[in-house]
Amino acid sequence: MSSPSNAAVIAALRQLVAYTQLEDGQSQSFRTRAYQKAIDAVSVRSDPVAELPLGELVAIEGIGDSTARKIIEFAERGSISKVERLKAKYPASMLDLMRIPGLGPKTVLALQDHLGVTDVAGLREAIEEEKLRTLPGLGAKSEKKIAESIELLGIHSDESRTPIFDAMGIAHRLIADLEASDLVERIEYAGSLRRLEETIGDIDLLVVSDAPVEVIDRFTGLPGVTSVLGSGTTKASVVIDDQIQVDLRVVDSDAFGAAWLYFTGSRSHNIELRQRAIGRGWTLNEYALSNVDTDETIASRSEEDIYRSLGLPLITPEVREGAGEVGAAEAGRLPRPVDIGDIRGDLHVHTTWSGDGRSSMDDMLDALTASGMEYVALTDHAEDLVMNGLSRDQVLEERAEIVEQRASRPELTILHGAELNIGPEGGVDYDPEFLATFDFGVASIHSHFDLPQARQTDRLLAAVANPAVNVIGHPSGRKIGRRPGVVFDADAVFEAAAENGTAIEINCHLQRLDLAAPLIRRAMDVDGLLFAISTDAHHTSELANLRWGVSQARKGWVSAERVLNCLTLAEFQAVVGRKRAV
DNA sequence: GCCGTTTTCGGCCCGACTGTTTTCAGTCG
Repeated sequence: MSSPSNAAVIAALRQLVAYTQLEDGQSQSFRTRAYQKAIDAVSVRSDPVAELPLGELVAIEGIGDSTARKIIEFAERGSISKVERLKAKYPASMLDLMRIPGLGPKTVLALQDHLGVTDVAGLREAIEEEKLRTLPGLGAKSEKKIAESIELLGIHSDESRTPIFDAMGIAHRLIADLEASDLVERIEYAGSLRRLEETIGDIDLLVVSDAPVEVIDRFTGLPGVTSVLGSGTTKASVVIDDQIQVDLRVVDSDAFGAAWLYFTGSRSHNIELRQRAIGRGWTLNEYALSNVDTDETIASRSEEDIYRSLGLPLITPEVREGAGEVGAAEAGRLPRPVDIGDIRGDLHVHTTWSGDGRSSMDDMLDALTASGMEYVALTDHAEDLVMNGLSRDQVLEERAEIVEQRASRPELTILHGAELNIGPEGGVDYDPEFLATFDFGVASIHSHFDLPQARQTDRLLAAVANPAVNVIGHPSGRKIGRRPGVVFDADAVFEAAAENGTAIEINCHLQRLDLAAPLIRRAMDVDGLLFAISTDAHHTSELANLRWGVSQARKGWVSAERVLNCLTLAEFQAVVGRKRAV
């Protein structure tokens, strides 16, 4: 029997957390926080922790003897005995009750103890009969509020996290609407969106304004607001499009750095920073880093000031996961994150030569030049992609257009590439002689997503070794929230890619962000492996997606030295040439 | 439950909001 995936281990630990919250009667007991920390630790690992022996599990920061044994128990028996015991004590439906906003473990336990209510149906009944207000600490107002919260249950369920592509679109729409008002001095998003998590629970917006009440008014009245959860003089929460909660806070410009740091999180990263502050006799909250005794502010204006005061370099938001980044930063082991200004070329760009391309070659090249690119690989689809790919004749016609474009664009080096299709056995389009006439090749999986792992690995290994292939495009083929990626032996593919001089793409599209960040970190451990941060743009407007790919690379702790398209033109051409000469 | 330039025992992040409990408990982020 194969061992459970990290996702399965995390799901089991989440159950452990939920039941332990009930058992302990508090959501933040030291025990549940310890389990939660273990979840955080597992979630940033790409190797299956269920295969590790006790000694190696305990060596992971945040996992101690007790949790390690529970993971092993889960790997061996498929369940955790503590969870089984608690399941017998508390019906699973009580966990549903805890998801209702406003209902925590204390209240859910009181429902069971005093009213015998253990599920949502029973709770509705108790509200109808006005029994909730008889519980200690609850009154008529709480009863009404809980009744309203039940209707929001869908929005707060675990399954309701929104893919980042959709959430980012909503956030930018709201930001544009608020900026149009002239009330807003500055507006930024924070939270998991800023950390570039793949799915978003709610959107956090931070505003600097002299007129907070007017900003809140405008916010709660924006188009798309389907429900106002609460609103005061400095903060408000709404639901947008019946889909996602958005929290907005108005803060002082003097405290903006502290607020942005605080609301960006992650929770565990913040806790590490606060512990660090305490060690220096200071305290850190959303207003400032300040001296506990004198109340004097040490830093608050910018995140950089606060990190510096804590003896740390600015830690880029994408890595603030509480996954060892604070320690690494202190030890100088956190690589200088790749910056959008480091990118010199785009190595995966489509034009209208592709059936699904929407901008002409001329427009694409104009836009690339305007954005300061020094080189580009035009990679229209190849013939095996029947609907959108180019026949050999079309390839030659496109090449003629490229030759013309080169003559009028000395500032931009244009490579004629192709996005090849990796077949089920690892073969690609055209034939070796014709392939050799291209300057560059990206090879991607566009079909056969459901082959078993060994065959996926084999087809990727074949593509990696192909001399016409310089980059493996969107390696897993996933679409976040829509389609899982193919499963392959990542170590084998990364090792082979490093040996063959084949780069691994970090696809910039927010629906892809492929490789996933944990796999990027794993690939960073393979010496000599290079990444390509590429937009895969099908329209000039998508060239701006570059920032998301850079952000994703940062999340994987990538520095510019490891990025093929951060190399100077001469270095880049040397790497590409070496591969194609094989 | 985890962890150690405070500690193998005794600590463990911080504040706002809400409702109801006249001084605080529960929930949330």
